[in-house]
Amino acid sequence: MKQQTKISEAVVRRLPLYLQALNELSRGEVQTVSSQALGRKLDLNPAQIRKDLAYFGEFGRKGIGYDVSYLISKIRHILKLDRGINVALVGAGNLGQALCNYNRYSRDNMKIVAVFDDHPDKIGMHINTMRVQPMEELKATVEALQIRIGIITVPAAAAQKVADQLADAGIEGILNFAPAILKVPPSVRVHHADFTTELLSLAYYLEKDADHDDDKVVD
Amino acid sequence: MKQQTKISEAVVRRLPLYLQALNELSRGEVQTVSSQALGRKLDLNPAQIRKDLAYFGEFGRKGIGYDVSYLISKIRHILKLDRGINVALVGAGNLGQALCNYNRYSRDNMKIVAVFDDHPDKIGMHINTMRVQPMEELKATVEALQIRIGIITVPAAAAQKVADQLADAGIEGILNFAPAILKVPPSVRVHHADFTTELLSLAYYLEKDADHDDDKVVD
DNA sequence: TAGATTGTTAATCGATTAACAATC
DNA sequence: TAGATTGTTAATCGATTAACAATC
Repeated sequence: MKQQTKISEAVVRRLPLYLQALNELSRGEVQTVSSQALGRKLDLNPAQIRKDLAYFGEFGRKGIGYDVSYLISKIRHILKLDRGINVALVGAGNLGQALCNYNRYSRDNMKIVAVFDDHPDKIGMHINTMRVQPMEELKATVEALQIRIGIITVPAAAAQKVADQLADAGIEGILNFAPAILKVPPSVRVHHADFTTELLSLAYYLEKDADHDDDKVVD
Repeated sequence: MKQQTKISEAVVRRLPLYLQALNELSRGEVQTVSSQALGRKLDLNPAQIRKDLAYFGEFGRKGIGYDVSYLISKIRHILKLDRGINVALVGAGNLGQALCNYNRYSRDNMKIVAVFDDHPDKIGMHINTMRVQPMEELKATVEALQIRIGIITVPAAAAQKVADQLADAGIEGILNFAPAILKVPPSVRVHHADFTTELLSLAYYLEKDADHDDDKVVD
């Protein structure tokens, strides 16, 4: 067991990717996978995959590769997904509702168990089996349900206030969908999930001219 | 004008961030901003900001800083957002509908102008003013509306097929929300927007024990 | 003029990839 | 045994940060 060396964020962010690919292989009844095969699947360098995994232990067998189920269980453990993790979502708008319904995370032991909103129109509404609660109930609910992660899907202008409230309620991590940089105490980790960044940067790579027929102009 | 040197992805991905912060400053009637002030706002090193911008030209004034409106117009130009860019969305589920409604991009000259789905239940449905169209109409609509970017919000299992169809229709960029690695021709650029990665990696940084009272156990 | 801040070069830091002995 | 593949060290590559002359 190493764990001493501080693991870089880049490595940690690849772990869920590995998990994803491995889950797929597992569903396909694949027993064993090499770093090369996994790399092909994920468009990643095999040496990088081996190195990433080696930070956490010796999970493979020389000449053979990695046992799929075993590696899944190891990565789940590393990501602390071997216990269920409860999540609260703040902001019951379109995006928030979509995330609540979209429950792909539950397979990975993460579950949105409470939804909050400030707006009277939203409070009391039902999403799945959850009742949208007012922000005043945040702290008590976080404590009662042992919620550890918060998702922010409110407009940018409200995001900082919500982050403060989540931090105050004792949340340990925030996934922020609002296009805003949040200031939080060091005990709280923030991950950014604002896809407008990805969408706008995509535009950079478009061909120069809006008109496709750049190099074959006729008239 | 440089542009010769290939700009790294990391740089390009920061441009929308700059744009975001600058737009905010602009709304606050701020005329001028220094790399230091911008860095504080975005939690970025000022030298990095200056270097990033310098790849594209000399936009600042020594001793003064950057003119906010001027820099906005420059970055918008670099990102090719000075012309409108039409976007198609495929997958009219919860997430897809949310993205259609959430029209924050239109401010940045990007607009979802068509929605597609394969499922009979969805086809013909209305989201905003858009009618959900069957996939058979994809190619014709992409050409008619000069759509250049596609957003994928279908389940992972269907994502590759949709990517193939988008590529075939002549799309230049894809924003993929499905947890799947897409294989596309080199003419198409794919950006990944699967937030489950961000959510799961957040778990890694939680305190070891699910029980908060780690260091103050009583019973 | 003095203070501030850019654009840019050089120094540092970190991450990715190649290579290979160990071994299944 | 021969072939495959790991774990790990060394080499490479690239990105970030520091420093500073130029100049508003």
